[in-house]
Amino acid sequence: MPKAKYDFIYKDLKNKIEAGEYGFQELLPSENHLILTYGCSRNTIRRAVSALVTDGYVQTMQGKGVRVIFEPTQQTSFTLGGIESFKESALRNHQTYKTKVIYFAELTADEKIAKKTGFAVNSQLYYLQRLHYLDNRALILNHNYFLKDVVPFLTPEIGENSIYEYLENILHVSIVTSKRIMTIEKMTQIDEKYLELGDYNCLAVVSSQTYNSDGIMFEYTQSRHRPDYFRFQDNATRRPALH
Amino acid sequence: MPKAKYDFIYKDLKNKIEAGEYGFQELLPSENHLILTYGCSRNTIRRAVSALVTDGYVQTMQGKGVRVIFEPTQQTSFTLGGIESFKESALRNHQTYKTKVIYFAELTADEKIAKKTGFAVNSQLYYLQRLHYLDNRALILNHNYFLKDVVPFLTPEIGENSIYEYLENILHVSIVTSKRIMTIEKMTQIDEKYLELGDYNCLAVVSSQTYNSDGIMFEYTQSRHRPDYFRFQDNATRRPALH
DNA sequence: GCCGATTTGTCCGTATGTATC
DNA sequence: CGATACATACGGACAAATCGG
Repeated sequence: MPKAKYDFIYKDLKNKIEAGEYGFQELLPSENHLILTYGCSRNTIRRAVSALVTDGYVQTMQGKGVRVIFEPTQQTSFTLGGIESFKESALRNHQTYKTKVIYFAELTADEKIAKKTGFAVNSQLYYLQRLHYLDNRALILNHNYFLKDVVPFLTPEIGENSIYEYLENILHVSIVTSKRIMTIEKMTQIDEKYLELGDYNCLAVVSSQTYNSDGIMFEYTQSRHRPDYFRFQDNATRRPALH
Repeated sequence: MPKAKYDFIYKDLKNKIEAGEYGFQELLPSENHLILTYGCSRNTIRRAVSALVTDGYVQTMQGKGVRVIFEPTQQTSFTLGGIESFKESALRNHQTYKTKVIYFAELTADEKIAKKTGFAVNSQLYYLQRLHYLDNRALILNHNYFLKDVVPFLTPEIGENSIYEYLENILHVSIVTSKRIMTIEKMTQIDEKYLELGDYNCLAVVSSQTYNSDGIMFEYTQSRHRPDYFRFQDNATRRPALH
């Protein structure tokens, strides 16, 4: 399915690692070997391996080889970094999901909103509050701001489904970059009203700015997560991760 | 200082973006132009630009150019993702820091510890509890586990300074990959004793496994952060980020 | 709408350096 | 020391997307 060769090889190696064909702490076949296996150039192999490195699947060692550092048992599902919609991650984990729009409005960004979201003052925006349910539990309360120029004709009905599907399939807006900041905040009255927080008095807040393929920021979202279901995974590589 | 050409170009472009020489929403010079500027091959330019993409500084657009999406005003300091020691980030932000070792022990991993940390059962470990102060406020309580095989002769004195400096400069252990998971947990009695949590009843917990250049996991750390000072930044790129 | 110029994306082959064994 | 393995760099070819005439 992937048309790019390096992407095919990347996915193929990834599958084999996940299946245990290349086990934890083992070495991958050498580059020269992989070149013969896949019938491609060295650059293409290196690109595929490089992607595995940034995913935290393997680690390259000059002069030695490429070591698998992926443990199938350690892996948990849910947010793995990368950009993924709520619907996508729910489906991937075989959970039932539902989204409810609890507020829908059109507004013009004033100073305060501009500063908070990063949109220019006087930008025309849609503002939604959406509640995300997983297996019938209200887990996430989203405050979404969308730039009308890029996302026209937004409705509560679209909000109930997946806005990302609307963007990609109908508007053909492709999402490229997302800058996120995670913090912890005290709960507000709105949080308390809609999320079952138990005896927690704070929650995880993920603020994100999303850019389309023209490099235009068209979305600002603040995601407020029920703390006991919040989990964020991340792989960091020191300095030159081959880039 | 950087000996690799692509790294020099990467840093040079990055500096110019941060200085505003290439402003927000502007396009970088085309690849062909940069080739002439830096006197190198196209691959080398593309590698440098690729690194800027993963850093969230620019976004490439096929047929159009490379757009700068870095806003100097929006940038805040502190954790930017990547691996950085407490001392490094404190220094970078011109803050005073101090580390206090409140517990130091050697132990052998039992079933429970093995499961929690990811070390093998019967691994010989050092276990430290360390308290990190920034500007005289206790912000982070760390539970560190180090594999003795890789980190021998660890002492409380070294723990008071930077363990990472000891690793890199004395033992010549280079840190390559770190897998992190962020969650929110209720505070414990130990947290309450050492961190000033105000009226928060929970805190940010970052659990990380760190690998050395041989692909051996030698550190498991659980970092417990005072919530009002916790902040984690991240850039996500959808699918092929050039990899 | 077509065409050519520009710009980024993919892929190949080769040469040389550095680290490991 | 030689063989092996990854790292860096160069050059060239063609594809795909964009833009202007």
